[in-house]
Amino acid sequence: MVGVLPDVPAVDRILDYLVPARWAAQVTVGTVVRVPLQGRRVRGWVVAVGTEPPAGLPLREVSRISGIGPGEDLLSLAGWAAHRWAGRRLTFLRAATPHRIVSLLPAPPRGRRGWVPRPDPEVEDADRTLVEARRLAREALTPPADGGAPRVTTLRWPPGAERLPIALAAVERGPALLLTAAQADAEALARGLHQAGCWVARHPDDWAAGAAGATVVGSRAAVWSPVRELAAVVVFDEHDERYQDERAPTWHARDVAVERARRAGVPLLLVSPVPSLEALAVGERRVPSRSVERAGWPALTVVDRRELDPRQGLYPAAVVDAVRGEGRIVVVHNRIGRARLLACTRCGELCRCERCGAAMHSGGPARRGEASQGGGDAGGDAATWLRCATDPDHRAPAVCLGCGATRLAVLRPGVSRIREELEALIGEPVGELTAASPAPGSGAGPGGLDPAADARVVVGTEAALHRIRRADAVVFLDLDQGLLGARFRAAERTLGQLALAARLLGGRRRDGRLVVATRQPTHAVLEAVLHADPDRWAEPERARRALLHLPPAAALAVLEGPQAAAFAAALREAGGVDVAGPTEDRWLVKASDPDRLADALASVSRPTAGLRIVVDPAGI
DNA sequence: CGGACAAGCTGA
DNA sequence: CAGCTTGTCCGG
Repeated sequence: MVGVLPDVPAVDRILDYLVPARWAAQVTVGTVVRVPLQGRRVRGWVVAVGTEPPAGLPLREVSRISGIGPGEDLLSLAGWAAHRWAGRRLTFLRAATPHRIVSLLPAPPRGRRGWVPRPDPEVEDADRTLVEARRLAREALTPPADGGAPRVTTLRWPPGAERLPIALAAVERGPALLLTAAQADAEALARGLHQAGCWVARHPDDWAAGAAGATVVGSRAAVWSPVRELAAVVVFDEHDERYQDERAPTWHARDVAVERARRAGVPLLLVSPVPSLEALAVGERRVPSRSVERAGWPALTVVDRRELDPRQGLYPAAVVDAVRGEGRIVVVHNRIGRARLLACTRCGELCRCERCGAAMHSGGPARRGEASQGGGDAGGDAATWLRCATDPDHRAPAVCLGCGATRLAVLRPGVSRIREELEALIGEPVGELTAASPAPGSGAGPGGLDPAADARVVVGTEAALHRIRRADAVVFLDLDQGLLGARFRAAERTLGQLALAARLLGGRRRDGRLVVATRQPTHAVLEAVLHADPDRWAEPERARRALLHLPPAAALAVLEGPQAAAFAAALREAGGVDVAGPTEDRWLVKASDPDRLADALASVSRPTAGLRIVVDPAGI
């Protein structure tokens, strides 16, 4: 008999089934099976093998063995993550399961292994940066001499510096798990490792290779990839927000990596040009030499907007100079906060409230008794409902009133106007790139050609920084809101954007120009970039977070939905955490650390629907 | 989730 | 009171 967790969110418990004798050898913990459930056949995972059937209960047989699934280690890690982020095991088991059925594991390709042998130490490297990368990474990944637990290291590594030597140092130890924030970075890393003779699996396509002993490279979800005989874990750009899932459970791949490495007893390296306070709290801090770090950041020009003629508006002389300069130019116009205007992509009609005529914008979760429809948390309300700007109770489905189309786009009048103004200023076409622009390779054009992104000068939101790989100048027209935003991570996020811009520009030697206009020219974030010294931000920020009891000095969760009030009350009753609210129908739960928070959230019985728990919320 | 079943509403 | 909708329960 085996215990099976069916892939049905509402079930979320282990059911017992018999395994026909002819299949018994194929079934282990983690095996993907199909089982009969209420007259249908559903997918499920074997989570226990060889348990004794309870007497008197007529058991049914497993219908089919589908294939190889996550091993016992990942199954157990999924249980840990479900507790940590107050979610379902199912979410994580799905992430740890191959997209296509895997029945057989491949053999290593001829001449390749998941790891590469340590190169000849006699080979002298001309580039000091490469030597330092290798030395720092090797030291961090070497087990401690006293035989204690393997280290967790937070390695600060500048944005313009090569990262392949760090990956190679990890792969020297054996099959490694290498995470990047963007899929494009994973591709580049995989190519580099392949050229170095390493057996590389790209997640999720090469799931089976990882299970067979290849080094696995991928973004967020790859932290759930199997890696046979895992020897080291590296998280590149660990500060990047893309490591966290926006939808509940809001798990963070960096935190999963920390736990996975701990359980596997392997070293973990958290790499970032601007390490998060979370990484600094969990890992031993290592930094490169001043000269290497300085060489890895571009020169920064800060334009003090307070001293400008107001008629110059967004285009002071230094900005105009940068935009008129040679080469590829990216102009970033940050809009902070939720977009105000929506328009139909088909007929262009603005979305207005039928009752009061005000603008409608995408609204949060349903209010007023909408919760009974279907129940559960499967359908994203935010995407399908609009809310009136003046009266939050005026709601409407996300459908165009003009033509009935359901594809709505966020209007970005700011970026379009700036594009026109820049064209007038420099006398050549300027491209426009926002999150709403068609993605490269999404069928918009042959060979991923993107007319907007291919213009020499491009204006856009933060999305532009993610789309473009190389630039000669990056100009932030107004960093004020980014530095002084209401959310407690606003400045941290802006520092991440500057690091990303710095990567497009390359190191100091490439002579790229990073220009920011602001009314806060001495802000710690700008000091950090100016001096290529992220501690100038991290130190005061750590003190501020400790003082205000914000992460990583505390752990937060937000409760939402019709059942949130009852849950918050029960949580207050149980004690051990602070429960504040409601503010706008949301409660804020605060605990001293993530474990206490998770324990408290799990100690209260949870309604099956109508409650959303967001652990480590990004938008507070 | 989706089927089973009970309780409630409606119309002849 | 059949025939239908809506709500609640539960899964091996």
